[in-house]
Amino acid sequence: MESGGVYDDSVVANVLLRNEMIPCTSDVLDSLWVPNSSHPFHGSTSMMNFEDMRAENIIVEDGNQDFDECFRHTEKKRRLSPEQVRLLEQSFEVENKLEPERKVQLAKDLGLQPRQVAIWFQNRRARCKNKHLEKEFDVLKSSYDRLKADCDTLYQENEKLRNEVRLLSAKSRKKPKKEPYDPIVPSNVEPDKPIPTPNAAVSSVTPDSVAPDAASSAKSDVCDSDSPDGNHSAAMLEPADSSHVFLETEHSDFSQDEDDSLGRGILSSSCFPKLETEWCDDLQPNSCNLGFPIQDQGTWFWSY
DNA sequence: ATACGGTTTCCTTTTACGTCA
DNA sequence: CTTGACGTAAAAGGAAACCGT
Repeated sequence: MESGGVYDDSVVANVLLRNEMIPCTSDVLDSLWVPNSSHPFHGSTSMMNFEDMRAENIIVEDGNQDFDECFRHTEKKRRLSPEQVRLLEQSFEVENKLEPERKVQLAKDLGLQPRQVAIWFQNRRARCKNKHLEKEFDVLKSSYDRLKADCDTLYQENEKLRNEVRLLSAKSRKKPKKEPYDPIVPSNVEPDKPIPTPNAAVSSVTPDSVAPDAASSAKSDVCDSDSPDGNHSAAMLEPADSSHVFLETEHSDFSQDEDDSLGRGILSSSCFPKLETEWCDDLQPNSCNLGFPIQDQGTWFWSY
């Protein structure tokens, strides 16, 4: 510490702290901070430095005055100088939290009060958080848009398949003649065994109720859908591709609830990985969970 | 061990100032 | 010159953590 300053901080602090009327809290110490006259940031843009106060005859000699009150009543908000901001930014890059020693050191280096440094860090953290939230929002929105497009595609595929099944059902009712087994069954499937499928409803369907080419085309259509992520699409469609279609012969129509539950299942199970909670971490490109239930997200309104 | 008060730090929201178009 | 929008420093108020008693 240099001792050449007119208002050497240690001297002032010693003088004032000896007065028992002033509690020795960090706020008080903050308010007692006197920038060393030798530091490089005594420009007119620095806020509330003691030179200003001296010029306005604010400093009192008896130490009974509450300096904080003085500041509050006389302060003029001034912008920090670019150099001060630059150094604060540098320090913030290193560590966005401020330990007391660092705060005092920074304040001394910048010719500010420690309280100003603390406030600057608080505001800087808030700005950083806002920026991060904006970024997160953009990622979530693009993810939502992508998912919505996928979902729309799926619904269209679904509708198409339902129409196909309707047509084939009508055809099969016209021609009730049974065939021994379907010659178009895949070669790796033994003819006398049902087609392996995770869904029991599918295996229970008789070959004559649904034309196999319809089923295979359905599968291939779905897999060929123009989703940006092929695996993602296949995984999403696995529960939907066959059972709903084949059950169509028994259930005359899909209800909107079924579609909704399908959509929710798809969305919740495979499309909403847990979001990173550390807001200063880099965003994951596919992070898209705000911690809200998926059904609530479906009602969100994107205002632009 | 624990309840309590004081202090400090942080966060969020609000206020007020400075700048610029 | 005035005005409104915007960025930002600072204040206010509350919550949480820590410490000494």
